[in-house]
Amino acid sequence: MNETVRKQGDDLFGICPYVTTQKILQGKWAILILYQLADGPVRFNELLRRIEIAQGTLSNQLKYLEREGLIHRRVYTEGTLRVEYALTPIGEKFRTVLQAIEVWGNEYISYLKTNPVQNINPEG
Amino acid sequence: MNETVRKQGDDLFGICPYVTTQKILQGKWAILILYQLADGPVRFNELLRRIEIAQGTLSNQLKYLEREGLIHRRVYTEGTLRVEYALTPIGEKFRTVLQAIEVWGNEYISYLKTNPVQNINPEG
DNA sequence: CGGTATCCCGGTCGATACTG
DNA sequence: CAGTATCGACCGGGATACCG
Repeated sequence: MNETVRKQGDDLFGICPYVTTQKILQGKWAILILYQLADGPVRFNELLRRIEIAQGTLSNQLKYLEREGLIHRRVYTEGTLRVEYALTPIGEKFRTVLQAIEVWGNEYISYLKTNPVQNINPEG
Repeated sequence: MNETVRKQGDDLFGICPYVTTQKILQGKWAILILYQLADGPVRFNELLRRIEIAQGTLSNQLKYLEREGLIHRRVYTEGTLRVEYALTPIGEKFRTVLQAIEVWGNEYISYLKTNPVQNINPEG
């Protein structure tokens, strides 16, 4: 890869894999939503139940992820209205990252237990 | 009035690997900084050169990552002042995630070339 | 060289209310 | 059920200036 990152990262979107991925994961809920969809389609209110998140925020994140091509939205109109979100092919490929995150995250959680985060309170 | 304000999802930090990792990666520059350190220690101004980032922002991110235990800071006082940042053991383990991100990021970049992002105008 | 301190802006997120 | 609309708080991050 290029060693010199030139500008505010944004111009490297679509060029540098790290900057590009960072942009996708920037939202507070992106990882969690993608993880929830990793095992199959999930409906809007089901996501709302599983993740503690404001409705508007969820709606925004879903629209964003859909626009970026990672998830897609399918509406079923038979009977009661039903909307399901699922991973797209490129979204499914993201599972590799999710798995790496899960593994490292658990290692880090173990690490935290033996290495408590340093106190922030300013002791005199 | 020193009530601890817990934001949504914070209660899963240290429990859910996804929430935990998300918190670490939240900063705009975290992934890029960790990537820069993946091949060995780097000095402050060298980071500043490689990533175009405001000095204060870099300083903050480095302090944050240090506090979270992913990187450590070593000061050399012989001759001119020199400060090197490097991955800690738990930080080194993060390379797995970085590799997954690189692979997926490149796949996603390829995807973008054949599937231009629909720039839905922000309903302005 | 390797930082702090400060100010300010814009975006994100959350709460609430409303809609088809 | 599955959203939209609106508003406001918070804070990350950029610019700039200064410090040891």
